Amino acid sequence: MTVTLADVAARAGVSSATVSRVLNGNYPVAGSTRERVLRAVEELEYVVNGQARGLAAATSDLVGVLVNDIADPFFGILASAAQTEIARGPREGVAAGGGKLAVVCNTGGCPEAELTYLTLLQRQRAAGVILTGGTAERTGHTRAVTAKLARLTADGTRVVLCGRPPLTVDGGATTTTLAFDNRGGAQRLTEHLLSLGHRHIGYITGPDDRTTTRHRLEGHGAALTAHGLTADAARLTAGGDYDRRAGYAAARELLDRAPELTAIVAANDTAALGVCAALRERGLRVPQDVSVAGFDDLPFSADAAPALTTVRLPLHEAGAWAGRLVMDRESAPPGGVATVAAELVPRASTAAPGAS
Amino acid sequence: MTVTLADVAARAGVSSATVSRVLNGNYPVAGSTRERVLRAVEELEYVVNGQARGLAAATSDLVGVLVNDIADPFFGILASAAQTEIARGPREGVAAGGGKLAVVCNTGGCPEAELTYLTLLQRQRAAGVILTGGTAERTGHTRAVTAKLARLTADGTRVVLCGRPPLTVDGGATTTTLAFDNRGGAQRLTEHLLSLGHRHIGYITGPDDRTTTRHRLEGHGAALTAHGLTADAARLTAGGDYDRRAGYAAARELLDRAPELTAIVAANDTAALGVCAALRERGLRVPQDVSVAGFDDLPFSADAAPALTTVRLPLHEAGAWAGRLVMDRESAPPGGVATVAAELVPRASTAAPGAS
DNA sequence: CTGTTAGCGCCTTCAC
DNA sequence: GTGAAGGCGCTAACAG
Repeated sequence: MTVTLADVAARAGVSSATVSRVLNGNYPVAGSTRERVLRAVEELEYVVNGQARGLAAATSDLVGVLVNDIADPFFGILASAAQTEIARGPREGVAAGGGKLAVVCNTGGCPEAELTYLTLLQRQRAAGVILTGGTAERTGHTRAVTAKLARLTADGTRVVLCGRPPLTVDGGATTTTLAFDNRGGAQRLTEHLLSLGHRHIGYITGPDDRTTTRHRLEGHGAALTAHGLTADAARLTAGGDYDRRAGYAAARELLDRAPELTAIVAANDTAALGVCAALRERGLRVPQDVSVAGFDDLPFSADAAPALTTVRLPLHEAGAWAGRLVMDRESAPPGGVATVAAELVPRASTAAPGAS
Repeated sequence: MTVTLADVAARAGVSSATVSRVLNGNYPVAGSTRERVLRAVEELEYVVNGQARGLAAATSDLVGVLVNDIADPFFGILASAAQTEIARGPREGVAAGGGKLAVVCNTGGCPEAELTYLTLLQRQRAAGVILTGGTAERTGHTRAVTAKLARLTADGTRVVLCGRPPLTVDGGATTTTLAFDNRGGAQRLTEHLLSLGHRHIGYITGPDDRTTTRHRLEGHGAALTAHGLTADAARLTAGGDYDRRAGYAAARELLDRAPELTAIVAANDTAALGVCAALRERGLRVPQDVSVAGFDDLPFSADAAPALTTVRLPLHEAGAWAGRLVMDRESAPPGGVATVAAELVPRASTAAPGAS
């Protein structure tokens, strides 16, 4: 039924080893035989069996890319950029077939799913794995992931972290990591609001136990502390999530609890949109009555009405970088860890309080 | 280095065949031996080699999901839903390990990339493939894809189309397809505008040669024709793409070319946001001065200001359905083809022309 | 430059 | 119920 190397070899009148050499091109083969082999491949529509090749050569064409939410453009952009680099391969373009197959796995932010996918990838002896976005901060889970990644690394799988803090595998070795400056970005954002004159600033967090959530909240807190505004912080903070509905619900809660607030910072842009919706519903204008800010600078943020003040993370660049790192096309940053800068992007959704 | 079946067998004091049987559970094994084997697996942290298993059993843990743009929530939602079903497996949950690994491949809407990924998947002897979204309408490409899919099917790979028209493989056989009613949805949308009293309706298309683009445009045209409004159609149509920038640019072009228009329909929601931006920039209010409508009903559309009138496609449901179909957990619809309904969702961005 | 010979790690008949 | 043996399709020494 299926055409094998041997079939091609028979048709070309050579040994299967020769066919293999032609196909992999890492061994000298006479021009004429090469021609004949390629012709046979054409005629038979032969396609290598990746599993057999992988088994024999102890390699794999797969690279895993784990994301928390594939429907969220934050991860979409990251994954898209990484995949392009992975498909590009060592040199040539996708068409050349030199690249690998990026497997985008959607964990849904669920720690168990994260581990399960890692095991699935381990089974396939994946060439590499990129873990993107924040991860759950539970000792059990962290330990399990660390162990799994150590195992993968030991088995030759390249591991890259992108958008989460570095993980120290036992012995002090560190996984290659592109950390995002969530803390610094959040701090600058809140400072921006403080400098505009806001003193009652609400904050809507991301999901619990997530590194990203914690870091952004810490940055916010640091800015407040620097201005001696910690007292009220807890009352002005509402638990949320990274989606619009959560932003909407948390904003309503915050408005009920602290009607005096003049600004709301959301853990990301998507939630910020929900905040805007809640404000509109209450007849509050942005930014005249309440300023709103997000985080990430996703494409739609510039187009929101009013345009959203946010913190820009160079997601495309970071994803591409992670892709090159996992493909070993670029050497790891010194110490294995690089921090991706987060840049404040002031737009129309923030203004001085009471400004009309 | 790596632990193999033989290692487990040795440790458990049984043959490798027995270990295999325990692991696959499709063969009677004594309770006590089973226990011993499982313990050995635990202690050795054994993980099956998917490649070897696949080679020996002529199966695969991979299912491909091709998308045009992974950074676009349209595909993100589709892929996410499909992946969940695929990971779920025949019965159990992801954790049970019964499911397969969904490989989300980003073609970027590029026909060559589509073929390349299909070949890559073919190499891995993928268990199934889901092709989502519109595809390029060029005879060469259609033929190539048809041939490739026929080949995959012949090799036992399950193929499902989701969001694109059915493909007739030679002999009249048809690939399992979930087609979206783009034409009908677009028609109802434009009829909605017509019934509000609009007579000068601009249209911004998606990328050229894409089935989705053509169908939506045809639906729009059909509605106009029914009202005898075809004359001006060409002048009121601008070429675009499925992103915001394209919507923005095309809207500006349209406004210059036909200042009399009172409504603009964009090929999808994302482009519609760009349209809104262009209108705001020109000091035109939505919907008082110009009505705007999109397509897809992506999550952010309900939250836009004003909330976007659009056509809802049940993306999550469709993706999940495709996932179950590719996993053979549900039988194909009669004739192999089902049409997913598109429902008009009137919101605040459309109103009667001149309404204040 | 090319053919021959072993496996890679697992599943699967076939005997026991 | 369990073991032994052969082979899945390919690559990688090893000879020539």
